[in-house]
Amino acid sequence: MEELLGILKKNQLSITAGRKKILELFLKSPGALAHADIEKNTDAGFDRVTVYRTLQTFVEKGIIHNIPTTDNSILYALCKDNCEAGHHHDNHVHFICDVCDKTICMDHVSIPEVKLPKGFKQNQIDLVISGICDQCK
Amino acid sequence: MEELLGILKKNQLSITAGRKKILELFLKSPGALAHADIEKNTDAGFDRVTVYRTLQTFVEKGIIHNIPTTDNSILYALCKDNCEAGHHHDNHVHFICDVCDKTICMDHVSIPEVKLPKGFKQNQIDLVISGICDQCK
DNA sequence: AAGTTATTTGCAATAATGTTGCAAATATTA
DNA sequence: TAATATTTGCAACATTATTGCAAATAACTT
Repeated sequence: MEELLGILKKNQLSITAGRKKILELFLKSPGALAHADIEKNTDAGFDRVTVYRTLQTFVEKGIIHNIPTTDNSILYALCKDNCEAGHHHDNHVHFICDVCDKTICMDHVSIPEVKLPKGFKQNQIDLVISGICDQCK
Repeated sequence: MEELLGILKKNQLSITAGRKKILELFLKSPGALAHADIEKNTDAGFDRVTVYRTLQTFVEKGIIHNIPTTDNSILYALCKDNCEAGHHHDNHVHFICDVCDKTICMDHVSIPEVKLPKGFKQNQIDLVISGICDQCK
């Protein structure tokens, strides 16, 4: 709770019930969350629009980042690597389980360096592995 | 054209105008295509539903695979690495340009091996780098 | 080549997801 | 506590995706 408020304050965000609730969800969630998860879990009653806007704000501030997926959903996860607004550099691997469909941030598996051809400038890098997780095997 | 029919036949798919057109699009496209691109370029007149279903079929057969994105779109690209139905293993890097928004398959930049924790089994791996491409810099 | 069967397509309806403007409510500032 | 700035919820709308079913088309058989 302490941490929660700290994050919001550090990013100059007004402290509102919605932001607290959603951020709390991220803090206590082991993996990544889809928009749908968030709506479900905050069913206490926030408007869909509020969820959209809150997520957007969090991404802009660098509190969360989104993880690429191959279906047409967006996954969000807390930035644990000192991201700054507008400059994410979250360099751990994400694992999506084909069975339970959970997304796990593998904080300890980092992404190897990749050499790009001349002329290409790297901003963000995402490594997503899908397969079967240790729970489902 | 030869190649096109070969691909369809090899996968035991009926040869239809829609499938030919869409597959042709992939064959002559340098990078990945979003659903929207496909609808736009086949404006000759296919139903949206047909496009959805065709893409789904192609993915199932291992003709194309989808590339993860951080916005909520799905990108599709030809499988160039001998994918089989139900088992994609496309191991090159994808680059998404933040400026022109194009996705480029970096066929010559392969994804390094990644060691997963015990109990995790890898199926598909996707490495997506975003930044500025050589055209836009 | 024509008829039969199996597959695919398009339409229509429906669902799910994302966006915008604006007034009311809430948070911050002074 | 009042004034100001920000955020929320509602409503309407836009976009994107899914499903059932009849008509159209492709593949198969003889």
